[in-house]
Parts: sequence; C-alpha cells; structure tokens
Amino acid sequence: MTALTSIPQDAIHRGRKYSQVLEGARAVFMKDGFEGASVDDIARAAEVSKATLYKYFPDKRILFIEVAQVECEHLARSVLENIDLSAPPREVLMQTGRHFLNFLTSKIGLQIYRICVAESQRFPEIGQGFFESGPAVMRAEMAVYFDRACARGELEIDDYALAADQFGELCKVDLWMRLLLGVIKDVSSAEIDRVVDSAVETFLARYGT
Amino acid sequence: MTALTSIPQDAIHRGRKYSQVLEGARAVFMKDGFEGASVDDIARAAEVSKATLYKYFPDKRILFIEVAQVECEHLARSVLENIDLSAPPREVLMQTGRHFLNFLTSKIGLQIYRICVAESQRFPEIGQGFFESGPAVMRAEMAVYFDRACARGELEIDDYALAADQFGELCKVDLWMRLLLGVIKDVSSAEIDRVVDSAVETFLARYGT
DNA sequence: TTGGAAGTGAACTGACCAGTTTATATGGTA
DNA sequence: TACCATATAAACTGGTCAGTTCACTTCCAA
Repeated sequence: MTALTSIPQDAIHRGRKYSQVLEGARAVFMKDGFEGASVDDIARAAEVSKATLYKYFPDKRILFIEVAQVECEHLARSVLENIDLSAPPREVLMQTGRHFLNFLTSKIGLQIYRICVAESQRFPEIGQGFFESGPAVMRAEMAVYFDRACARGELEIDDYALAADQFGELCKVDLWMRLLLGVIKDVSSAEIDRVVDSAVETFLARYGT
Repeated sequence: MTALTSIPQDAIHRGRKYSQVLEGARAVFMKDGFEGASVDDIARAAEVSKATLYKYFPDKRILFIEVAQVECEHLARSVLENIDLSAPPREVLMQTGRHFLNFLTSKIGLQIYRICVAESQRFPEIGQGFFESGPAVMRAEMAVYFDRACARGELEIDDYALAADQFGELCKVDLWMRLLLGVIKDVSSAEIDRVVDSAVETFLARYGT
C-alpha cells in the first residue's frame, strides 16, 4: 500500500447514505420503470437529498445499472436454491420449472425484465449484464445437470444449451406474456403447475429415455 | 383476424392524411421508441400539421396502438398467405416457425415488443391491444390448424391453445432474447433454421402421431 | 362561384424533469 | 472546542414535451 494506494471502489462510494440511495432507487425503479422514475422521487424515497444522491451517482443511468446488477445477482441466487439434482428428471424439472416460473412471475422479476428490455437500446451494458447474470446463468446450471443426467442414462440430449433454453421457454408459456403485458395481474400456483406440467411433458417427450 | 379490424374504415376515408400520419408514426416510433418519439417529430415525419394529427389520433398512445396493430396484421397476413395448411405437419410447422421468427427478429418486431412491454405498466391499453392483435391471433390461427390436423390424424393435441403457445415459445429460443437485450445485432437464416428445426422436433416428439 | 370541411403553422399552456448551485446544518474527530 | 467533510432543503437553469387554440389557407363538390 504505497504510492499505488488503490482505494477500494466500495470504500469510496459507500458513504453512510450509499445503500439508502440504492434501496430508494430500487423501490422507485421497480414501481415506475426507468423513464417513469424521477430522481426527485428516488431522493425522497431514499430519504436523502438530491445533492447527496448526485454525489454518489453522477447520472441516473449509472444509478439504474447499479440497482439492476444487485438485483440480478440476488435473483439468480434465489432461483438456484433447494433443488435435488439426483432425483428423477421429471422431479428435477418440475421443481426447477416451478422455481423459475415463480421468479419470472414475481413483481420484481417482471419489472427488471421490462426495464432491461426497454433500456437495452440506449444502454447496451444493461442488456448485456442482464443476459449474463440471468438467462446465461440458468442455461449454464441446467447444462451441468443435463450432463449428469445423460451420464446416468436418464436423459438423451445432444445440445445442452439448446435443450436448456427450450425448457426455459416452455415454462414461460402464456402466463408470463400475459403478466408482462398487464393482461392479467396475478397468477395462481395451480396455473403455474399446469404450465410446468405440460412443459415437462413436452420436454421429456423429446429428451426422455 | 377479427381483433385487427378495430381501425374504423370510415376513419380512413374521413381524411386524406390518415395513412400519412400512421406511416410517419411508424417510422418515428421504430427509431426512437415510445417515450423517445415526440409528437412534433411524428407530425414532421408525416408531413402533416400537429393539429391534423390530433384530429385523427387524440392521444399519442392511441396512435402507437394503431401502428402496432397494423404491423401485427401484416405479420398475420404474411404468415397465412404463404403457408399450405394441408402439407404434412412438419412442413407446416417449419414454415410457420420461420415466418414467425423472421418477424420476431425483425427491427420492427423487436421494437414493437420492446415498447409494448415497457409501456404496459403506465398504459395498460397498450399491452392489452398488443396481446390481442399479436400473441392471441397467433394462438387462434394455430388452433384452427391444429383442429384440422388432429381431424386428419396428423397430430394428437388435447389443449390447442397450450400447444400453440408452446410452439411459439420454442421458436423464441436463444436468438430472440439475445436480440432483445442487444447481445447480438443480427441473426442469420441458418441460425433461424437451427432453432426452428429443433422446435419442430421437440413439438412433434410430444404431439406427433 | 362559393361555402364548408379539412388542413396548416405557429404560438401557447401547463407540466415535468435532469442536473446544479447556494446557503445552511450536522456530526465525528483531533 | 474547533474543524471539515458530509448532508440538507430549496431554489434555479435550461430543456423537453403533450396537447390546445387560433387565425388563416386549400380543396372540393354542389
């Protein structure tokens, strides 16, 4: 720690109000989207002055990117919890599908997707980051499972990534689009089960042994 | 197709400038998105005065919804006119999938979806309108085909709507998300074929006879 | 030829918002 | 206690934009 005293980024940014700002921004972005969220609203929600907010985040976009990254990591973790990968494929797929769909259809899951899709034009790093910590993670985790299951002779898959994506897409059927577009407001676990059931059925029709 | 007939014929005839406005709006919305497009820009692009524009479309949202519906109608027409529904299922599905994916991955297809998803929170009628003239039409048209194909013994499907949605989702695999998020910029027809091939394979594994 | 419907351009209203500045307050530390 | 970085409220700048209004023009049909 001599001349090069690289002060940790976190230490520089994380004053007392840093996480307050992030939390307020999260709440307002989730409620109003990116364009719809005014910086005044965020400052008010964070119980912080606008001047302070701008000291931490010199630009509204930077603030959003920060929020989105934190949320993506958080959500990716929650999807990957509590699945017994040694169970029979039908069981593993059902559980995975339900977890996945529960996340996709949650208020926060929907809103993050909405904002990332909408803003990826103007701020490509948002879309890129979301893809890598969202869909790409899901795909990679499933590929690991497929590899094991194929080795056990439980599945027969040539292209793991493609199969993973297909399963993910099959889970999105109907419910996700209707929620995204505001055609419906909520989804019951019975509806989720129905979609996941059929997704697993279709998936196993092709890849089951 | 009935959902698409909401553009009143008399409105078209009521003034010479109607389609000019729509065309200008289409161009500007596609370039700048919904929020990014100013009504002044649209009027300028349409070579029409703002007052005239507001005579036809009393609200920017209504204008966008019309644009989106017209585009969806184009897709629906182009799919229906070019597919021989009496061909074997594999052939019908391949063709349908390719048409569908070509539209989804087109600049305008992506942009309409982006805008609808982003704005459906603040303006539910946008999401509602898009759902009815987009996904719902696709589903309904496929259900008609499934009905015939099942009657011919070529397919075996219990829930037409669910099966249609599954096929649609299977076509979206990978490419669509990466385009939406700006991870990739273009897609080759070879990539489209690869995804559609596998979608058809998976679909027929479950529903083929 | 003329009257009304459609269209025009430009100014206007009222509102919103990102980002800055300023004068003032607070709280921890030396 | 005195200092200084940090925080604050509120006003301010400079800009954008949806939607309206109005005085005026163009077009067409009777």
